[in-house]
Amino acid sequence: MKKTTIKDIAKEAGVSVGLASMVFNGKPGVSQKNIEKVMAVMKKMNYTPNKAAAVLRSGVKKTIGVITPDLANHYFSDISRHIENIAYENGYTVLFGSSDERRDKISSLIDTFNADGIKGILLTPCEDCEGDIMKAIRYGMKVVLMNRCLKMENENVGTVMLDNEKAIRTAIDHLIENGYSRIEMITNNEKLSTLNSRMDFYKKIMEEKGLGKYIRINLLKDIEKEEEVDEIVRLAYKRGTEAFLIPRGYLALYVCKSIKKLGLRIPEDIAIIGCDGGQSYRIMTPTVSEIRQSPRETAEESFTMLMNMMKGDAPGERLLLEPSLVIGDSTKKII
Amino acid sequence: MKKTTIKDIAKEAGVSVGLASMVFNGKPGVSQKNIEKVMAVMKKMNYTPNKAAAVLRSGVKKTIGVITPDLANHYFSDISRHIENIAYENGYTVLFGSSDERRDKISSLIDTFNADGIKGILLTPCEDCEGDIMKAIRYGMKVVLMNRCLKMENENVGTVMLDNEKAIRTAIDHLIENGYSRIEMITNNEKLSTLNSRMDFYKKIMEEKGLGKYIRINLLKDIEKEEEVDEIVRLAYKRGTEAFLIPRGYLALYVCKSIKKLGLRIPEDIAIIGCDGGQSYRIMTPTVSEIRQSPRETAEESFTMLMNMMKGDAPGERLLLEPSLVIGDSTKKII
DNA sequence: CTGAAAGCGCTTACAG
DNA sequence: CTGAAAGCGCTTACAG
Repeated sequence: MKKTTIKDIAKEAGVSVGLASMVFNGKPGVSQKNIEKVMAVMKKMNYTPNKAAAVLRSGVKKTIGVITPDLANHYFSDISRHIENIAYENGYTVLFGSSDERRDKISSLIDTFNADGIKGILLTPCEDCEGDIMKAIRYGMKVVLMNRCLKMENENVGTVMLDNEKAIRTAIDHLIENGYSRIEMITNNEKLSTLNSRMDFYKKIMEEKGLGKYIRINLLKDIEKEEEVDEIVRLAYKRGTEAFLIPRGYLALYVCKSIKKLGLRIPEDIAIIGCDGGQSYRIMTPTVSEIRQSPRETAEESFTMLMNMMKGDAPGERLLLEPSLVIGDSTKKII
Repeated sequence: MKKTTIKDIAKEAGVSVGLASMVFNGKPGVSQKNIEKVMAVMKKMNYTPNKAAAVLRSGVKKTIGVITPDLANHYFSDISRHIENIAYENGYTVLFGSSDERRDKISSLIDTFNADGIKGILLTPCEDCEGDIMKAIRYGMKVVLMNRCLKMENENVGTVMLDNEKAIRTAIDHLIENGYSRIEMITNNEKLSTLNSRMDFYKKIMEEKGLGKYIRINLLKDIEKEEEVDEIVRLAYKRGTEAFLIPRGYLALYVCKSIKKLGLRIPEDIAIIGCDGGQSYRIMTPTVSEIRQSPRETAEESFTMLMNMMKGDAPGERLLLEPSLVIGDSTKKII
């Protein structure tokens, strides 16, 4: 079966191909009579414009690229799903890619997207990938950074991330309110902007609250080593630590496991508050309290900002999202 | 910045554009010298071919569509991630879409994919979507069904799914071996091919083992209602049930919660074996045993089958995957 | 083994 | 408000 082209439609409708094209694309300045005529023929012949040709000619593609560290990670698949929803609603298709926190993957994904004619990207950057973002800019792309920021200023780059200061403050306030003051942090030493700023704010806010003497950040070297977590928990309990603030989602799960393994109770012996654990926190016993950056909000705000940058030519902004506190049993007040 | 084109590469390398094109596409009959020359220039100028132009001219698009019920579901995001990996390795890009188990979404996703010129789809079907698959076939697409089958025979449709009989047999054997024989099933009443066949095999195999008198399938009406699960567990325990076989991944998590809520122990009071829980089963206390359909294998086999159908013109096959048993603490032998 | 040229199906200035 | 024509960047016969 030969494919129907715009020529066939134009001939059948008795108009020029240019006119037909304008009708498909809803351009202004076409008489109502012609619109109807063309649309009727289009429907009758079951015609769908060849996108490849349109893209090639116009250079405009209603497709965006999304890069997260890992599509299989529940937090990022959550965001991805929301992006998918919004994009389809707006007539956009989405290309997803995972970076595994590696610059080379981000770089090659940007090349792939570029070859595909993509002009807008939503991306969770990894460490030191400023140069790769600049490459995207050179390709003429607009970029919105999700969840993490980068040390760069460019009007073609926007950022949508959590207000980390407010997030950490909310967590500490909540703990103090429920009677915990000897609050330590457990994290690993990936050099992510989010982690760094959360560590800084933890220190700052603990000082502010007059809890400076309890400040302690337990740095995990190898996240895979259960024994390392066990050891940190054991020593912390011994020195009288009352609560752990854990700025990495899955890490809180491991800490829970270690606490239970040591025969200790949550929160009676040690309380826990994590970040962005979602469903996984809710199925734990006890359920885990958390500070949350809404995946839906992240997706919506990022997409909207990207659209404004691509279509309205707005400069990229820096948007801080409000954290939300989800209270579980792991930080219950002990009477 | 003006985009680099094949012309620039050809000029820089001192060859014709046709020759350059042949090099990019690995066509035979180009001298080694020229291959190297062109590749070097290509790398130097950081060139990526414009896909829209290639697609337009050749009519061949290296993009496939993937439809799962929900990208945010950990099992499907796992599969999606593996598909992403394999596809990129093979020079394919992937468009993802979620169906929410709804026919209309599958149907409109197929239309979207069609307008994008996609000729191959990997899809986890929902109930009664045979007609939508047929539409895809009419568009000239090849389809591989993942995880679930459909009541249809068509050479353009392949299926990659778990060997459910073997899976259920493995689960029951494992339970019996560890001393559990009063085995009941808990599931919900979605009309999915997978669930139906798992229920049938549960009955069949229990009979085979001479355990027919213990057969009981507890059907959940509303998965959201915790009380319903609580009640099922309570009654089952009362009547002496020793183990639950749960053919839906997340459901096992709820059952665990109910068991704990009733003050019972796993597996001492009631053992549990689930399906495809992955990470979520591993962070539970106790860890949950499971029967698993490998997401990686599913992704690889589906992709390979689709490629064979699209390129080699092979007919769609029906491939049954081997289940694997992951032993956790929830089915430990009680001494 | 290599090069010059046609053309894929659109969109978009441009002229009327 | 409408039509004829150029050209987006490739791939692919075709001639040499």
